[in-house]
Amino acid sequence: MSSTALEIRHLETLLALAECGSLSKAAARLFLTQSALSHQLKALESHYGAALVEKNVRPLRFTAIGQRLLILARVVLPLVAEAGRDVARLAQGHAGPLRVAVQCHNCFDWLMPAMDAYRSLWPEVELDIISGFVVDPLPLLDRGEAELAVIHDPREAHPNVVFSPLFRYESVALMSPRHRLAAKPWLAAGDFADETLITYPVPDEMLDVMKHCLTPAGINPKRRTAELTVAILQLVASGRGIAALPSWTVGNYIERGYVVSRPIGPEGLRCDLYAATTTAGAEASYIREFIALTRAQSLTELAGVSAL
Amino acid sequence: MSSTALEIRHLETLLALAECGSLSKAAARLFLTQSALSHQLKALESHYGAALVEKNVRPLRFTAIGQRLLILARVVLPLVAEAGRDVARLAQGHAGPLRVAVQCHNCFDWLMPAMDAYRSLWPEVELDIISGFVVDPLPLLDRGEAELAVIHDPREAHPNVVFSPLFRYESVALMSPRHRLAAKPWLAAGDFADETLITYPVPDEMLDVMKHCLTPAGINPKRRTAELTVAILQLVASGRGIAALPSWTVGNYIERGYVVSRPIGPEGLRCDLYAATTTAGAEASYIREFIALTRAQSLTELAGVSAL
DNA sequence: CTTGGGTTATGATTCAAACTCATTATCCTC
DNA sequence: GAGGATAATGAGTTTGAATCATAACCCAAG
Repeated sequence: MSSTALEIRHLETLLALAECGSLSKAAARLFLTQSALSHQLKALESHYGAALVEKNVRPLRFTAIGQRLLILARVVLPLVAEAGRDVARLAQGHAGPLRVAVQCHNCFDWLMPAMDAYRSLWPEVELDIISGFVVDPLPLLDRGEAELAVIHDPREAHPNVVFSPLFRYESVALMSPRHRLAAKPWLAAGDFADETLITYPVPDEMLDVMKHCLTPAGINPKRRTAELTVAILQLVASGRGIAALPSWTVGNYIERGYVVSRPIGPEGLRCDLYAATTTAGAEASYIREFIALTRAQSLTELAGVSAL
Repeated sequence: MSSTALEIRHLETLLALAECGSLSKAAARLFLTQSALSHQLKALESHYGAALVEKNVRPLRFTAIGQRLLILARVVLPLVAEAGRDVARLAQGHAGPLRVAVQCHNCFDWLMPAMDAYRSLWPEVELDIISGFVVDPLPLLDRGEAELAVIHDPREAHPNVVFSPLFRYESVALMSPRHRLAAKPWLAAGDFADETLITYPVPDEMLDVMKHCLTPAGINPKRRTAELTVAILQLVASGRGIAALPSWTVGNYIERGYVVSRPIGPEGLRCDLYAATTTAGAEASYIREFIALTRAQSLTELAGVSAL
C-alpha cells in the first residue's frame, strides 16, 4: 500500500490528464515522457489501492476516486499558483515593464486573451505589445526595447537570450469549398503555382507557407494582401484565391462551410513558436509566469495545437 | 534559483515549523532528522531566492514570504487531508468499528478531545472506548475485541500487532507547596519511602512511578487511592500525601499554586505511549488516521509532551 | 572569557524515488 | 489481420531527499 504520499506534482498530472484526455498528451504538456506519467499514475493508484482513471476509453475517464482527487487539484493548484505569485512579488520588489514583441499577425489571436488573463493576475506589471512587425525581433531584446519576443526559430546560442517553447501549430491551406484544389486530400508546393495567395502584407520570411514550403520549392505565386484575418477569409470564401493560416484561426469558418482546409504537404506544415527573453528576464518570475500562462492557455484554448 | 518546486511535503514542514518553533522539534514531529529539515528549508529558500524564517530568534519567526507560504499551508493541507479521507472512504467501502482499549486513567484526558475531533471527520466510524482497565490489552486485539490499544511498552515482535509511536510525556511528583519534599529540586526513589502515595486504584504495573522507579528500588510506600484525577489533586493539595501524574494533567493546579511538581529522578521520569493495532487494522486508513490525529492533537495541546 | 546546553548548518554518503529509453502489449479502426 | 495510436513494462540512470557525523553558532551562567 502506502509508500509515497500525494504531492502537488501528482495533482498537476491529474489536471493535465483531465484536460488532455490521454497520457501521452498530458506528458507532453508537462514536459515529461509518457512513461513517466504511466509510472507516476501507477504509483498513485497502488498508493490508494484503487484505479484513478479508466484508460481503455478515449478520452480517458476518471473513476470516482480520481474525480475526487481531480476536484482537489482544481481547488489546490490555483491556490498554490497564487501563493507563488505573491511570493514572487514579495521577493523581488515590484515588477517592471513587460513589452512583448510579436513576429506574426496571427499571434494576436491567442496573445490577447492570454494577456487579459495575465493582467488580472499581475496588475502591477506594465504589459505592452510592440506592434511594429519586424522580421527579427531579437535585437529589440538586446537593445532593451522589449522584454519578450515571440519567434519561430530558436536561433542557436544567441548571447544572453533564452528560448522557451510555447507550442506547435499547423498551418493549413484554405480555399473555397468549390475551389478545384479542394478535391485534393493535401496540397503540394506545386499546387500553389497558378493560384493567387492571399497573405498579410509582410515579408515572405514571416509567412509560414512561403518560408517553409514555397520559397524552398522555388515557387512564388501571385499575391494579394489583407491586414485582417477576417478579410483574408472573406477573400478566400469568395474564391479570390487561397491562403495559408494556422489551423486554430479558422475553426468557425470551416464549421460553417465558408471555407475548407487542407494540409500543406503530406504530413502537414507544422510550425513552432518560442518565447525569447534576455537571460535576466528569464529569472524574473513575472516574466516566467507570462510564458507559462500563455503556453497553458494556448494549449487548452486553441484547436489543433500541441506541446513542444 | 529554481530547481525543485514547492511540494506538499514543504507545506507540512512549514506548518510543523510554525507550531513547534524550532527545526529540531518540527523534525521530530515529522519523523525526520533536524538535518533533513535544514536541507529542505535551504532548498526552498534558494528556490525563492529569499529567506522564509529567521532562525536566530527563539521561537523562530517567519518572514513575510514565509508567512505567505504558511497561509497557503494552512489552507491547502486540510483540503488535502479531507480529500484523502474521502478517497479512503470511497476506496474501502464503509468503515468498521474502532474500539479503543486504554491502559491508563490519564489517557482519558487527552483521548476525549481527540475522539471528538475524529468523530466529526469520520462520522460513520463506530468509535468506542473499552473502559475495563486491564494490565495487558494486547490480547483484546488478538481476540478481536478491540481494534486499537494504547500501551506503554511496544513489546517486541508480538505476532500480528503493529505499534505506532504516539508521544513521550513526563511523570512528575506532586505535593503541597508546604510539603517538606517541595524543598528538593527533584525526588529520588527513597524520598517516597515514608510518604503516602495517592494513586488510581489499579495494579502497580500500571502506575508509572511504581513500575519504573519505586518497585525497581524495592520501595513500596503507604497507599491511598482515588478514581478521579481531581480527587487525587485535592488530596495532594490538602497535604494528605504525594502523587505522581503526567505533567500535562496538572497545569492549572500548579499555576494557581495549589500544588507543586518536581521531577522524579535527576533526569525526570519519561514514559512513552504507543498505539497498538492488528496488522489488518494498521492498513485501514480510518484507523491510521485516528492514530495520526490523536498524536498530532496531543503534541500540540498537551504541555510538556514531545514526539517519539 | 570560557564553558556548556541547545540549537542550526554543512558535507559526505546512502538510498530510493522519479525520470528516460527502448521495447512490448493493448486496443481500435479499417 | 494489419497498422496506428496509446499505454505498460523493465532496465538503467539521474536526481534529490534523506541520514550520519560533525562543525558552527548563540546565549546564558559561572
